Amino acid sequence: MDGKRLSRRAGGVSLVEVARSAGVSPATASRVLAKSGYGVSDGLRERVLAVARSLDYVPNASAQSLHTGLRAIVGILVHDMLDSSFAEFIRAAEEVADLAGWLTIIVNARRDVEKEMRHLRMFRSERLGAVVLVGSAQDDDAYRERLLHELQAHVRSGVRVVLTARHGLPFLTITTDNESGAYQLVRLLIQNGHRRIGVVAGPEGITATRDRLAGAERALREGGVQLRRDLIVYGDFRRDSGVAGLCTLLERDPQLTAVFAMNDEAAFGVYDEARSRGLLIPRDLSVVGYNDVAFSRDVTPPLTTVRYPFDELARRAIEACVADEPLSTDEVVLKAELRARGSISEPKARLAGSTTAP
Amino acid sequence: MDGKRLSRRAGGVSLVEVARSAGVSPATASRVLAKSGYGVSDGLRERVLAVARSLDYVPNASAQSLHTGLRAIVGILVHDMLDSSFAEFIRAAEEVADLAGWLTIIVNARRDVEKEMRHLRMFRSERLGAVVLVGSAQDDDAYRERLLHELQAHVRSGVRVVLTARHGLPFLTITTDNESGAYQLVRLLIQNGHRRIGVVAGPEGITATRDRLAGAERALREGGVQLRRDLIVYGDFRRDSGVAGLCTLLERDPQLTAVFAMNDEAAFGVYDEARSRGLLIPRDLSVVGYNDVAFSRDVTPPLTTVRYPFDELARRAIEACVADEPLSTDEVVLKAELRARGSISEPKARLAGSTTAP
DNA sequence: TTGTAGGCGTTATCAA
DNA sequence: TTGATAACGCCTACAA
Repeated sequence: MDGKRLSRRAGGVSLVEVARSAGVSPATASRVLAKSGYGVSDGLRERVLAVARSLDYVPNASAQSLHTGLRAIVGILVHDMLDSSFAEFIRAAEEVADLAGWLTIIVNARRDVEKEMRHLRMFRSERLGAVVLVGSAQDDDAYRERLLHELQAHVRSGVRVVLTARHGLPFLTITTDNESGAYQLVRLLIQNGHRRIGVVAGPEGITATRDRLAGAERALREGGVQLRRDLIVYGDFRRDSGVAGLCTLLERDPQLTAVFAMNDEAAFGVYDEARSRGLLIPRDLSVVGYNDVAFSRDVTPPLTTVRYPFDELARRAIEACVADEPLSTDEVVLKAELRARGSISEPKARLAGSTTAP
Repeated sequence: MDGKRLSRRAGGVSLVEVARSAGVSPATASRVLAKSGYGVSDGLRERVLAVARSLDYVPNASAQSLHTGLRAIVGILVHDMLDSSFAEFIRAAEEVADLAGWLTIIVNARRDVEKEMRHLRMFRSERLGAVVLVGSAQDDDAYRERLLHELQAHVRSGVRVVLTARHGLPFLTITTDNESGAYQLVRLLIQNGHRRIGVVAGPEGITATRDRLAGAERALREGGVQLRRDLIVYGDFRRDSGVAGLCTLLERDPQLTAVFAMNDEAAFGVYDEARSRGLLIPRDLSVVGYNDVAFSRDVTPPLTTVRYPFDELARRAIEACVADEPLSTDEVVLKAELRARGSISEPKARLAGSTTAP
């Protein structure tokens, strides 16, 4: 909230000036320029339009919105932009919004609760018509309470609120089945005979991490494998978490045969670290990721992962924002689809110390 | 421009209501709430603040901006969002803007000139304080003329305009040296002994494509190689252009030994198509890309490319937008840095027809 | 069909 | 220090 020296008395031609130039009243000019000219004679309409064009008149949206109340703008609050997949979300979101004549404002909370709250108040101040929260939810009651309070204020002012992560709050929530996605991946590993499976998890304390962990645990349990807490390494969804994660995991269990990375980028880090240790994927190490980013098909071997439908999520969320009907507070859960590729094979006993590059 | 049934008479508590509740005049309330309360007695200030808090008052930014003139919002007009690299730009842009207390509005023109113009007028209508054009410029005089006209209207209203591609227009332009980047890549190919080099170019008629082509041509000329027009295939910067591009190129010259793809994603397409033809990179085909996206290190072999500093571009552009000094109309050219990796080797004679998959 | 007048929420000016 | 009052640019009853 700054905007210090923004040239005062700037901005373009006003409606009054157009009206004056055209020799009509502001009301008439408004009628012509706002709606498609209801109740104005052809002659005057033409004259006003001509003048407006020649003066390059553009209506002042702020002034308009003083009447309208809420603006046709959806505020997108991203919990953390570091994952490249958010781009997919934004692109789709902007597209749907634009189709409906809405604008999109995007802000990044960088996992900072205070900043998140500040942004939400700013959205309220801007009288945005809708708010979408993107990305993982903090699994924390105090936080949930504050968020609930703030979002209720939005709803009271008529703002439409959509969540795309399980916050456990009474607003329309569109999400994907993280539990099932993780379950499918780990089950596949188990079906291939893996028993010593490490997990490069996301940040501790967010619902996505917790849900995927739950899915992994279910698959392990079904396979008669005990979940080993020491084989879970928490990270930040960045590529480097995968690098560091694999190091830690191999320290804790040199006989590890598979790694479940909770996002593709971390999986790429695992690939990298495996390569530099001379471990061949999938022969020496099976790896699965999560999200199915475009590039997961381009690594060698192509990464087995689960499709996280960012684009559909975005489409649905924005469609809900710009729709006419009132919002429900349902939870819509999109399916998590397995993308089986080449990064899994059956485990082989590995000689400790066989770290020569191929 | 729609926003049909946005709940009229919505939005929160107004300043007048706060004032009334606190038993002061709107003027006093404004003094307390707007600035940090200059010229108001402590007692009143406390009272107003308390009431504002309890009523959860949030100022109406539209009403404020009716006075301010321009808003502390930078409009980012992306020429085409398909390239994943725009995400890098947006992230950095949002970060710098946020630091300065500005918001960012992002729209996508999808290479549609009309849409671009509509968006720019919308920006003007929103009284945005700054506009940044991101992505390639159409190399077309009629277009340039329209854009010039529109952007001049912005400047006249005090809006700050920054371009991040060579439009050849008198506004601050921050760009990277496409000519030199392409030159370095192709020179490297030539130094490795390549003579039959295909180009998977970007869209015809944008300056980035033209400049990179010029750089490639210079390197070829220096190497005593004639540029063959039939070895240039125009694409759309998508992965598929690389797939289709390699097919076409090999049709036109089965003895091709190297490909210069004008962005990394297209290069990944080339990788894919090469793989399915049983061509091993770099043994059978050398490949270079452009941009240095994060994943270019993760493909096998790692891609030789040129760093396109999207983040620095964004930082510089937004810093210029939120700065205090008036803008120059300079052209700032960032260096293009070669990232030599493993996707180049010396050419080997290839048997025509050895297209069995491995 | 056209114009006048009032209001939207805020800030700035000018008196008190 | 405080409070009327007049903008800001637009829209919309209501009146002509």
